[in-house]
Amino acid sequence: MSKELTKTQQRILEFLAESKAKGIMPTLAEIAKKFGYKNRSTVQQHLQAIEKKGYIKRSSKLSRGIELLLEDKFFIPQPILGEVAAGNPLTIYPDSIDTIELPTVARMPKDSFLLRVKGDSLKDAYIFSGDVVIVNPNLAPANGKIVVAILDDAAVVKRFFKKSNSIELRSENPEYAPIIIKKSYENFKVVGIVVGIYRSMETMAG
Amino acid sequence: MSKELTKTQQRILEFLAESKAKGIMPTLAEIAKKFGYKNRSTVQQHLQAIEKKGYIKRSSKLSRGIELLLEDKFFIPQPILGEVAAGNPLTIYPDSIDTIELPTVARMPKDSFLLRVKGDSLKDAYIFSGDVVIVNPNLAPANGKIVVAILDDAAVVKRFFKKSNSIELRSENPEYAPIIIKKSYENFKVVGIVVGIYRSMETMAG
DNA sequence: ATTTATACCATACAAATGTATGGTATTTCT
DNA sequence: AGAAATACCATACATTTGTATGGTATAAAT
Repeated sequence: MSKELTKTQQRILEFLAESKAKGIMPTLAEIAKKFGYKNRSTVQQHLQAIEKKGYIKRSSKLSRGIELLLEDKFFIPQPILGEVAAGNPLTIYPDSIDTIELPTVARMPKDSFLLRVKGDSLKDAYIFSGDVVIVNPNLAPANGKIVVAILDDAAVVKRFFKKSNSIELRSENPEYAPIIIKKSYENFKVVGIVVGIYRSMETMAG
Repeated sequence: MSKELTKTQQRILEFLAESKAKGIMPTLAEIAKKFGYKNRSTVQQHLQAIEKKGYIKRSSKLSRGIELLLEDKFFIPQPILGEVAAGNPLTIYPDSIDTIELPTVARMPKDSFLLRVKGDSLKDAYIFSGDVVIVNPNLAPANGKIVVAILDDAAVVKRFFKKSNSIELRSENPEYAPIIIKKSYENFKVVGIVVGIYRSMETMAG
């Protein structure tokens, strides 16, 4: 018996990984429904095969009790909603443009999303081109926080400063001039604040 | 009805957060067992109260279907196993020395652990003092990879290079001289390789 | 003083869940 | 050609699960 998964087994395993990303493992019935099986026995047999090959571990009689082993290979692809410029505005794409394999360590606060940063205007804040920022749309912007904002249908990531009659978005890098938005200006909206950054080393030189 | 949780409700909610960190939400029966209740109705009533106050959401009839709302307030503290020097060796402490509040459920790739980096010898590799590196002990070191190694009971994080008769650990920062370990030397061990870095913005200036 | 919220208990029930057994058809390996 | 693995199906069973109803006792609020 090899350790190679069949295509069906792979598809099921992928579904398990997706489910894990969502935070709840499926029951046999849910897996069956997903793949159109008419009963749970079929799923049971597939799971037994996958377990035999060492990819998952099941706890007897425990509902939703499938554990993923070899998790290194199962980093969960998370959609990146767009690219965001640290220097000059870039478009946020309506659909995801890419996925990143985010280790479960850096899973995101509820409703948060990922953006990949382009440009180096925040390099003095230790954020670099290629880094993925985790953006929480539920937090209010405070002075000095790094925020993602939409300005004229494009997006920027900058430090946020509220003035009496305007809002100022500054880069750390002095080459980029601060953006000043008057309070009356309507095509401006703070999308969320950057709560963390993640960088995978896999893609880096080495 | 206030939004304040009673002590019992708080304890249950904490248990839910812990369970989520472990990756599997409990059933009513499991909660009952944990708290010594003799039936599930008691748990059901507590959960209804907690839900009414807006802390969780339950999906009707879905097993293990409790969702945590307001997750920002339930960041799970993860132990940091030690500090690791990018410049000069620092001790890895046997117990965790600190915790980091990772966003939401902070499950790590299997067997991986976190280390907080001190020192700036890797700043040209964009790793800074205070960053948390995710270390995977199951991957083999390859040339150029950033690894965590134990050298004479202390730990360093450096770039790894294998030579014919020695191993070289280099910093990006030229101020720090490379460390050269002869193959015969015994007090040296590569602990794992750095697969990612995570940085929380919460603790930064702003 | 009376209502309300809290914190448990017992019992009951339909549906869901994991498991087991036995079957058919096709593909792959030897 | 025969054996083994794969990919499904049907049916059955004991437990588990979420839910519902009704009860007791105590503390807090009005």
